[in-house]
Amino acid sequence: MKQNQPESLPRPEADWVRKIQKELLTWYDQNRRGLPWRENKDPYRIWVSEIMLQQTRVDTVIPYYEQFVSAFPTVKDLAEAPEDQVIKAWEGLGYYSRARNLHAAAKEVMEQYKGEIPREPEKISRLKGVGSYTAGAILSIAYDLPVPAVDGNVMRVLSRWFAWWEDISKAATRRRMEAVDRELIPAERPGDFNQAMMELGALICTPVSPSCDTCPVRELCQAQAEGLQEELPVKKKGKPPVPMEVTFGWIRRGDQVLLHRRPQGGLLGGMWGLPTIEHWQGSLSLGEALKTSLAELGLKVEPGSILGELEHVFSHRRWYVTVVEALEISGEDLTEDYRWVQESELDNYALPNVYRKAVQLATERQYAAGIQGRLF
DNA sequence: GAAGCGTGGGA
DNA sequence: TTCCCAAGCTT
Repeated sequence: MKQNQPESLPRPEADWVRKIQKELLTWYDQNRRGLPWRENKDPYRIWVSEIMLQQTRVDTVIPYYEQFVSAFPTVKDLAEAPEDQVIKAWEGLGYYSRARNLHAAAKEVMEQYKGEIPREPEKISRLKGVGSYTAGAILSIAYDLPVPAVDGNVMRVLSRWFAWWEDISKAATRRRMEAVDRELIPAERPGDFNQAMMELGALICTPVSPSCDTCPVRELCQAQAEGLQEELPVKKKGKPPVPMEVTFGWIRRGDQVLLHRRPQGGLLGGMWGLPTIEHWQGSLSLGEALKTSLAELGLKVEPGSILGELEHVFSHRRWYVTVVEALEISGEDLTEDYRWVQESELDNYALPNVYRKAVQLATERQYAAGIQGRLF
């Protein structure tokens, strides 16, 4: 069934383009979802929604969005907020560099652009966390500028409309699709047209079992005409997450617990969590690893019982976590990225979900009767 | 160009 | 259970 990739880009005819524009906008006017970021065209709100929606489902985003714009109603409020507060508002949403970049970009908008999100593609794209898609989305939706906003939905739709066999997981494919998409955008309603493309992808032209029966542009779709809608788009499969064994320390000093801030840049970079030791399966015993690791900090602990186990899957990593209880025996002043925290204060920290799960597990079981597994 | 970066939901 | 995601960006 596979076909050869066309060497050249699709060249839609003017008549075809007019039909697509008309049918798609008419359908959008009647079927658009009433989403909270569609209540007005405040560029700041559009911006926040687009960052949150990166690789994240609409249903997941909605409550975060409502709470975020309530806590930070304007770009000025966001820029002036402490970073801890911004990250806390992002807790559980994932891809936390998005929050850091958004915060930094808000500061830049205040300092460089007097609080107004720039209308120039070159300037808005320079903001941290704003790439090609997000720049196009903000400019077209908030400012009605005729620029492409090509996300996964749009690539899927275009791939089917033109029976395009290029791998949409490649960056080069997205750039080519932007070039074609640019020719489809109507001068009068660029923002609505871009949203209509995405809405079609979300509601009708879905990844599996697309609803071609009710598609407003099925007569204009080459994949539908050839029965190829289930074959397209072509997308290279990703690698499965690499399994890792990990130990979390639930280390107590009185009614305090030791937290650790993870190093910037990597997995959960800059986020607080329980002291964490990653090791390949079978490389070290849990207690030895924990004790050795903390000893390097000048902290002596006596490992106790295993409080429990949990599994957590990231995009590229699978953690098999063992939560180990330990009591501090003696310690000196720790570095800045370690902090003793009252158990009752843990809720004030922005903990990624994997650590939130571990804290819940530990607090439930630390007083449970019986030693499940003595380490020494 | 490819890899790294979270999470929860549905098939 | 396992897989594939869902309105991508950065390095």
